[in-house]
Amino acid sequence: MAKIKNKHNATKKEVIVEAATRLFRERGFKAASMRDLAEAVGVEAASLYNHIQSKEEILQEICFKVANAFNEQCDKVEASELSSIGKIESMLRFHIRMMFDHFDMVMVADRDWKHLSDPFLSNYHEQRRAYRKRLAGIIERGIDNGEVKDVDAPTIVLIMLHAVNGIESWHRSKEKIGARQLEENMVLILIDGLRS
Amino acid sequence: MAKIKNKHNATKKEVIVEAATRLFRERGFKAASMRDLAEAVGVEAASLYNHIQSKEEILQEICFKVANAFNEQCDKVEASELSSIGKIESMLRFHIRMMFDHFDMVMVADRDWKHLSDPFLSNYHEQRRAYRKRLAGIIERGIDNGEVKDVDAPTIVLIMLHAVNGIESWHRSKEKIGARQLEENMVLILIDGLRS
DNA sequence: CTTCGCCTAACAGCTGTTCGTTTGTATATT
DNA sequence: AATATACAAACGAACAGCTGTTAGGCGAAG
Repeated sequence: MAKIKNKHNATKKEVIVEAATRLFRERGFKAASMRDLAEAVGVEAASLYNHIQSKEEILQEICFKVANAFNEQCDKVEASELSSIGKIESMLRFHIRMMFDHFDMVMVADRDWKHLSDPFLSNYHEQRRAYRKRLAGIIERGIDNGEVKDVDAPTIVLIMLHAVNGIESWHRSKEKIGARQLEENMVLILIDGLRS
Repeated sequence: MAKIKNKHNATKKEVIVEAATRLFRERGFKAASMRDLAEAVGVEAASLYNHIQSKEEILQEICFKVANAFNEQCDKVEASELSSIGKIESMLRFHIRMMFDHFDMVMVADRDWKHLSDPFLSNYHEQRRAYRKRLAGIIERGIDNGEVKDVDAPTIVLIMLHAVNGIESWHRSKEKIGARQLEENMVLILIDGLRS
């Protein structure tokens, strides 16, 4: 009987979700099968169901873990004493670091959340909307006090959030510059273009 | 017998590809079934195969149509007499307009090209790589002649290409600014952050 | 009368998931 | 120390449903 290898005292469910996260990122949620996942974990497909309830439950776990991380960071930054530009830069850096440190998780949540089904789908959708509104709020306060160029705030949010996804391509390319350097470049371009 | 509706003298294959483009964008290539597509076209699934050879052929059509459009525009811009910044801005505007005018097509190509299979997969992959290298080349020439801030050129390409994808979110929320205005805002932020 | 395009029926293979059973291991009892 | 008990976790087989695709027939258009 093949047992799920359980390194660094993680729940077996956590091991499954971790493997699923990589698999979902590589092939997409819909294209990755439970039998693929089982093989990646070293077990038969049926055995997975001793630890999880459904394929979608895994996706839920991934999506809301990511959503919570961003919301919590937003709480901290909003409560901080930073300038408006400082707050924006801080959130930008957090997004970049999340892409570095939890690449698969963030990509799956961002690309495959639409495959959630309905209490969770609308919940996630709403959280997404609310999060972007919070970011836009920070920017608008920056515009009001003259720190930030007078540009449509929601547009800035869109640019920032999606620009960070470029790290995906960086993640694959071979001739990469360092992570730290990439972060500085991104901040330089995006934040400098914002200053008034 | 339900016939494929053939408005403005388009090939029936073109009608199918057009419907598929929208469907693939909404649900994702893998999740959209041939029976879904057939229903969208108003026909039975088997009948589609009188006009197309396979599901993947549709995806190929979409992906390479988009790739060609960008390559051709890049030809024009490279051959033009614009300044480096002018060339970059011109390409950026083209990307933005493509997102407005051929939203579904561009999104599908960008998100689902990985589901191509192998002569086409490597071909597309290589074209993508080459295209980004061309853009990076334009930017590097701008850095050399002092027009552009000295930042890693491939990073700028990543930011620009992905930032434009933000239009997806704009596309859904209808309570927003006009297309023209969005374009100007994007150009303002991205290009102004680039000038040295 | 031929050709085209649609239909129904069916295919083999894969999908997520459930079932009942067997195995392995940790603990309690002799 | 050996044995019995209990429970978690693995398994193979099977499910109903969906996947892309093919075959063959039938009606309409040229």
